Amino acid sequence: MLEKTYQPGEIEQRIYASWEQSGAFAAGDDAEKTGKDENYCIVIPPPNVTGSLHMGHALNNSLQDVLIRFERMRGKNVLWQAGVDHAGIATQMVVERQLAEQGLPGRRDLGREKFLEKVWAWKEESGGTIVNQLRRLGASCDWSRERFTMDEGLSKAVLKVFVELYNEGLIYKDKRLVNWDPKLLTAISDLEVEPRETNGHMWHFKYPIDGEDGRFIVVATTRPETMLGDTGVAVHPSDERYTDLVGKMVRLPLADRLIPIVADEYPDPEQGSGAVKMTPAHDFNDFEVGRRQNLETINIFDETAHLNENVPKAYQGMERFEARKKVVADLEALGLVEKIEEHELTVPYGDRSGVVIEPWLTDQWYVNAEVLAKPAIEAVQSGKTKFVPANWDKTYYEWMNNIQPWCISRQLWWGHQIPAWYGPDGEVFVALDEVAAQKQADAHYGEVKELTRDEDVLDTWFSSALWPFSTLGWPDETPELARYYPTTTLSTAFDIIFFWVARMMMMGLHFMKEVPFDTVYIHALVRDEHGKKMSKSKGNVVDPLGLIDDYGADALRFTMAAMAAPGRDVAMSISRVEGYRNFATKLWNAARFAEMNECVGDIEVDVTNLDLTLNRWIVGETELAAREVTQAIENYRFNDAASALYHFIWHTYCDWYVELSKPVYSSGDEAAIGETRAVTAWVLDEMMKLLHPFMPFMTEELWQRLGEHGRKRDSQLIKAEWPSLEGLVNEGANAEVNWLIKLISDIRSVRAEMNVPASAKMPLVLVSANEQTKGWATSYDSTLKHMARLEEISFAEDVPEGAVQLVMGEAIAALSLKGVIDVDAEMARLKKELSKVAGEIKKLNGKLSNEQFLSKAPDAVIEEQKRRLAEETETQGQLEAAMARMSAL
RNA sequence: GGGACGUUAGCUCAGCGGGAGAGCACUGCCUUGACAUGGCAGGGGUCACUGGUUCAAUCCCAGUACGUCCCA
Repeated sequence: MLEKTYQPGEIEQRIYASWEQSGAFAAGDDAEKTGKDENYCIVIPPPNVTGSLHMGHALNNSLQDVLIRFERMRGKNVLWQAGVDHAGIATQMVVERQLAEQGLPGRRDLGREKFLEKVWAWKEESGGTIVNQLRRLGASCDWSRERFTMDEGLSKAVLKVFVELYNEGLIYKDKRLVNWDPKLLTAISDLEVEPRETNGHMWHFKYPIDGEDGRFIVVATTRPETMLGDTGVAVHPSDERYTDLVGKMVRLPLADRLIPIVADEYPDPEQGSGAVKMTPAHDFNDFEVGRRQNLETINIFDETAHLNENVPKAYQGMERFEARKKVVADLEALGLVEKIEEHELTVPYGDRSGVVIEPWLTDQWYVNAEVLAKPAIEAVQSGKTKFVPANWDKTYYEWMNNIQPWCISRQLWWGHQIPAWYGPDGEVFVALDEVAAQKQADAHYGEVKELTRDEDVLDTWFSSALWPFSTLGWPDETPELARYYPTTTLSTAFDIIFFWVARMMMMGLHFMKEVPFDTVYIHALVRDEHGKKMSKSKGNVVDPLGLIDDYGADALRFTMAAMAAPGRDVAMSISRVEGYRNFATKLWNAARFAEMNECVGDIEVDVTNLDLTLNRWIVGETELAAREVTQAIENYRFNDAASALYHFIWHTYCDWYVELSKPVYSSGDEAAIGETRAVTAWVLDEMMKLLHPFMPFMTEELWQRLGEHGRKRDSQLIKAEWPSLEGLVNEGANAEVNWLIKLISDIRSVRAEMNVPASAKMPLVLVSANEQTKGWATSYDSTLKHMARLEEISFAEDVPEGAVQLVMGEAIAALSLKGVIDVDAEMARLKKELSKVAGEIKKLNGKLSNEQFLSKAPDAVIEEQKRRLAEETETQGQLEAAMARMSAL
């Protein structure tokens, strides 16, 4: 016997273990069984090894698991490729912080080798956290194939890609400005920079013109400290205010250097004074101008953003913001500050370190992304890869068309060390390993010279860009690679389109000559219940694991699916999770009802050939629900699938089918009881299959528990065949049951409105009913009595006095409420209904008497309007008659 | 500055050319042998605004207002 409520905590772990034990997640398992040869593959967006499960993971992995379980049940050859990302900076920071907390020597004291040992040790110990959290969510990844971006195979792929791109000239070394993180002491990519709106100042400085005493040119800046590195002042060539100054020199205050005034298109004459100071070593725009105008580049910062030896002694060694204060103060003292304005500006911060990023001139490795982007753009244009929702392709094009060189080197230790070796003269040798590099060097130098390896490692996204093929075995030609590449679907958030999707497209097309996936499904961002972004500082972060503890993984998953409407963010509210937990309980209890009524066990039933209308109706409804759910999942309409399931299970099956079937069990009609038991069990089984991708734990548990009583299950539910139902919809049965439902609902409404106590039973008289209606009323006699709380049902040609009259098509359902009835209230009720009907009739008549409508609207629409008009007119007549009788009282 | 998206019930959101929907919240009644994590009934909306297209507009188009996000 099932317990009264579903207890997820006890069950989830056991069920998950049983799936792992049976090998249900293993790639290709089902295809061997079914003989089908259609592949379906998703590579998981590898979570950071340092990570723990947050709402974004919960959403994305719930949806992926829905797809995977669905396709697995459909018998496809399914692989959900699992794995974890090494997350260069994040992981190195975690371990460094730990060393500091434990009072151990820092990274640099420890040395590279020892430090990396520590990181690996940490990874072995804590790196599996998120993977186990994914298990709690119910994710059915093939864990036997779990990969790590730093494991041997993937590292081999990384080296090969680097060497090949280098040899093709698509990877090169360059001295450029990078986004330098002065806390983490590494370059970071544009994407890792987080621009923040900040209230700052605009300082206007007067720079003296050399040789023209008392004449100044005014420049404005938001970063006064950089003036120590100024190597020019630029004005627009068309700016007549400065025409005579172009070519002259400015004596740079404080630094006491002469710098030229140049004409360049960059300055905007409308902005400020129209003259701009140029610091090519510390500003991206100035760098470009500097290149064009042959300005000097003077680097004034060291790697920690302290002023270096290129500035006057007084400033050397100062921290950048201290230096700013001193520069302003010193210029003020010289009377060279014209004005200071409040100014809102965007300041770049490192998304990992949280400190202000410094544009800094360094040698770094770059990928020529522009070349790789071309085929990647074409692949989306030609539809080889589709975005869902489709409008995300605009975001993709936008970025791809303006793509910048991708800086791939990072001044870290944790990651794939760049396979580049340098000779004593700085000559570079790029090779798969040191031996090969040495060979190249020997050939180059004609003698053996000692090489030193590049210290830097690659951006983490460099290795994750290879994920769709490196995890399948590339560069080896494995059966998995042949079978599953290109993968089918990639599911991710929009903010990762640039970081990851675009780069996978580029690398996939370059090395595999095919797109990495057919479809990119972009899911929404999970926000709090008021649509605000979740953040630790706001304190509105919801922990998915807490929700799993409180409501069960199934409730959380169903919530995620129900809220995953395409193109919208997800407002996460706990009351929704609670609601779907209640939904799970509802189904659990429906199963409990089935169990109590022996609707389980050794029953075979041919659902295409049933006697009871009720049963013919529900199997038809099941078919419709199955179709709706199937189509919705196929189209990534997870919310539609969820609401179809919710509505069918709760409002169709529980509210009506189960309730309408109760009188059957007490009817004594063994044949009817037998059929109803069988159909109840059958529908329950179909519902569990349809719901399984969304609520895998509870449905699996029910599947097994209900299977204990009779006919053994052929398999676990996870491996059951997805319903494909046809030919079960029966219009006649639908008409009959819909009539029954309407009659019961109408009677209940009237009872509630008239304040008839639930315990009071009353007689029902069906007036001027036709033979069909009479037949229905007779066959559902006990059902009607039970569900509408009726005493007796009879037929008559006249409406009894003092009765409430309900219009049921051609007939009037009259409820005798002698003494109870409030004539005025009843008249008001009828009047209200009549005016509603009259309004409808007016609208329909208006349409149907419109020549334009009749000539231009499609026939089906016209027919529909005519049918509705006839229906409403009949109701109108009935209501008018009812009112006439009432007013005669 | 460039781009994307949104505005529908108190809240969170579906729907998107021909009858305004869901969940939660709210109101009333009900412990009826599956379920009070429940049942039954109910109230609640000029579908942001202004024009246009159409026989027909919440839905398509244009503009306005407000809001959110991305890129510079």
